[in-house]
Amino acid sequence: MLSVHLRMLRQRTSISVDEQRAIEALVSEVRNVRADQAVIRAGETLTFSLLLLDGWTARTKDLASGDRQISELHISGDFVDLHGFMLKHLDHDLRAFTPCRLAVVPHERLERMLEKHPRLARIYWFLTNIDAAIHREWLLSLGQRSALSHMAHLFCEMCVRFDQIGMVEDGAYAFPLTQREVAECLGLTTVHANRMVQELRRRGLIELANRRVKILDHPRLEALAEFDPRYLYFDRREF
Amino acid sequence: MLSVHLRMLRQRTSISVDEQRAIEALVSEVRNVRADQAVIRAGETLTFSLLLLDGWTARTKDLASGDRQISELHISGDFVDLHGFMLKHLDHDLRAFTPCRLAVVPHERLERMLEKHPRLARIYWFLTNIDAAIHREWLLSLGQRSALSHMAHLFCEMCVRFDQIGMVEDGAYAFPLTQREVAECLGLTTVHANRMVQELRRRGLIELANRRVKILDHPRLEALAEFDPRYLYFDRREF
DNA sequence: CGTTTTATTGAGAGACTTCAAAAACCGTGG
DNA sequence: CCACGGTTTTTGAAGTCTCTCAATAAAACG
Repeated sequence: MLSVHLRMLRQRTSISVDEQRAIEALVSEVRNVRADQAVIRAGETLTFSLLLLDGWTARTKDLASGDRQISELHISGDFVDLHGFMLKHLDHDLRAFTPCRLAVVPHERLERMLEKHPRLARIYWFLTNIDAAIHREWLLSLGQRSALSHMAHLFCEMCVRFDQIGMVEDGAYAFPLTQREVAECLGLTTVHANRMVQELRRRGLIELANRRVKILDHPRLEALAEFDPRYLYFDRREF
Repeated sequence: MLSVHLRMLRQRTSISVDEQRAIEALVSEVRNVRADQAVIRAGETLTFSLLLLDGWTARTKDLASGDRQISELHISGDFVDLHGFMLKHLDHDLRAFTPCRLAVVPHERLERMLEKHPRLARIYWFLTNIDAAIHREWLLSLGQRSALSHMAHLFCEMCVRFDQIGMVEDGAYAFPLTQREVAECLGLTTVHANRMVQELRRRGLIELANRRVKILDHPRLEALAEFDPRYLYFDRREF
């Protein structure tokens, strides 16, 4: 059940059988949610964290006008609201963009597990730092990259992240977001996001159809995006 | 020496004398840096973390063009690169905007301290989550707020944060950033940032001069910014 | 197949940028 | 105390990226 999550961890460091058992014992139940639903709402008191087994979720924040900003996208294997473990309520909503399977991890179990496995505590702390690093890269994108470069960057990021869990085939991966949702990631209007998609197509950089992207020219796309994956900290290491 | 940091922590939760001693024992030395210097560069291997005793620093990321984005501002008492403790190198630069005094905390000491004081471990993990929460609010600002509202938001955020450490007098606090640096926070050009400053002045919302801001009309400034301080998680609680 | 959602197109408007230069401010040295 | 060079703030005008509004086409869904 946690195979993708474990694979993700094992890309970064070694996980012993003992540790693996401890992680597997965290899950109290599995919850299914439909697409376009709020999984967790800002402010809600949290007594458990969620680990995404399957599907796409995102962190979203809204303005009074209804304008929405997506601050991070999550894919299978991501421990989506580890933040809630420390914060006890979130400053943002967690929304499902596709039908999702989520593992429920009671904070109590997480606490006991971290006491027994301080090394895992560090790894999970580390993972929350990765979220912050992703946020910073998105800040750079929103503040300084052009719309086109920013969109290119998004496709690059998701590509490496999917690649990490072995879900890129021939440069292509599942991409179920609508252009409206892409626009909400990039701080653009739907109309302009659409024009940027077309421009990336016109330049022969990507194909986007049937809820799938294919990157046709990695080097040029990455150059356009000024993409440097080091902010994802994929280098293997000890904890 | 760590009085501001301890005051910050004690706003959020109780810190025992024992814990206070453990925190104070972290510091191996104090380092002084001049204004406009890089304190830590992206990629540098880190064996210590820095705690800002006095001054202003910021996290910055640059594009090849030289365009710079500031992703977070730090004030006295902030544990500025706790992230580096887990990440071992940063994805961004840490720059001093004023002359700064920084406490050096070797990772070794931090590790031993966290083993002995698991409660402090949680508090510091929590603090890195706060950084992420601030990043998310800035993402919302960059993506969805107008330049004017965004700038108003920045002044609101710094006001509450300074207030937490008792450094707001009569609605006014130290604000040593140049308009260029403000522009780098907001993803704007200096020219436009200047026009927004003037607009805030014209509306009677702020005074900005001599490296100090004074907020003249909190309610209207916060309304303009749609400022809701909950993302800073200032509510007191147990760990 | 009709209904709803998503993608696409066009035209005009506006927020923010660019370039360029002037004015004000600041620290230093005479 | 004033002169001076450098930085920061301010102003103007023209340009552009992105938005708004509005409508059509295409795809998804029951």
